[in-house]
Amino acid sequence: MKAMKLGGRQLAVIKLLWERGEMTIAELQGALDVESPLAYSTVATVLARMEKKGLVTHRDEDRTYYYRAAVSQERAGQTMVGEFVERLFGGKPSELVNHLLDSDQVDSKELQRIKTLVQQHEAKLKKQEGRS
Amino acid sequence: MKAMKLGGRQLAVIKLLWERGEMTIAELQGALDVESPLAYSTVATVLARMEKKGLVTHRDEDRTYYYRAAVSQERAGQTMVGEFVERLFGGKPSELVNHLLDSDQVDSKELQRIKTLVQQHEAKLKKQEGRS
DNA sequence: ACACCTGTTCTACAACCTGTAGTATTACAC
DNA sequence: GTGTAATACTACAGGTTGTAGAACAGGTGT
Repeated sequence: MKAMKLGGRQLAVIKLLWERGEMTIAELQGALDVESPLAYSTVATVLARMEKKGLVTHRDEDRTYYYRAAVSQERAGQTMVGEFVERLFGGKPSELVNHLLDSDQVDSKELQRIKTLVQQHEAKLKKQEGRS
Repeated sequence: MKAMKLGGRQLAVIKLLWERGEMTIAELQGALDVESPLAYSTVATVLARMEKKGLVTHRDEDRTYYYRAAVSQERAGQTMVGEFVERLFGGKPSELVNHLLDSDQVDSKELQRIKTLVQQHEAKLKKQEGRS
């Protein structure tokens, strides 16, 4: 998977698809920017571009396209985080975490979650070592 | 500080400045792309643009500009990580960490570092709570 | 057959960012 | 006042996004 670069609109689209599974262009149009609505063709263009990049797919049912995400939220997250770490921190995840913790976005609740995640991962790594 | 978006070249420049402190255009030119050298004016343009964005500054000594980073590596890292978390994970750092850990970039050594960082941060938060 | 929906496709365009560099200008040295 | 070194100005191509108008296709009702 190559450089996954998403603009705000595309991100909004794929988040909706992750959340709702499958949507028509019209449904997406309705869900995006309820305040200042987008043209139908605008949404269609965004989707076509995303499909060219392999981010979404569609199936054709009675001349109506149903789009869904072609990459899972998990995979996409991993890929983007991976690229980010590589690009900014020379591939050192701990550097990312270091800056993350200093970024004032981590309250004690989030910290607890992070701690748990780290412990789980530790356990997982241990098990893998044991198996190898 | 607004959206800090850096291309590869600009990132290379600021990394050099972080590393070496202060450099002239010619020095930067020498340090960048040793294989296929850039034109002097190319480097100058990159720096001018970065200066307009507030990423670097220069001082003029005898008609020669000495550039240096205007944002610390720490601040820049925090800002970019912060934007990234906001944009992708709705401001939930633990989601970032979750995907990070699953991205196969975290070996046990990195994991240890991360664990330490988390513990340190925990201690810091505790102290703050105590003070408030 | 024809007009009308509805949904999709094609094409276009502006805004922006990046990378790259040629050329002009300035200022000092001799 | 001519050369030299440095910067400033201008330009341009290539890429991504966001946005949408206009054309096109396939049914439906009359």
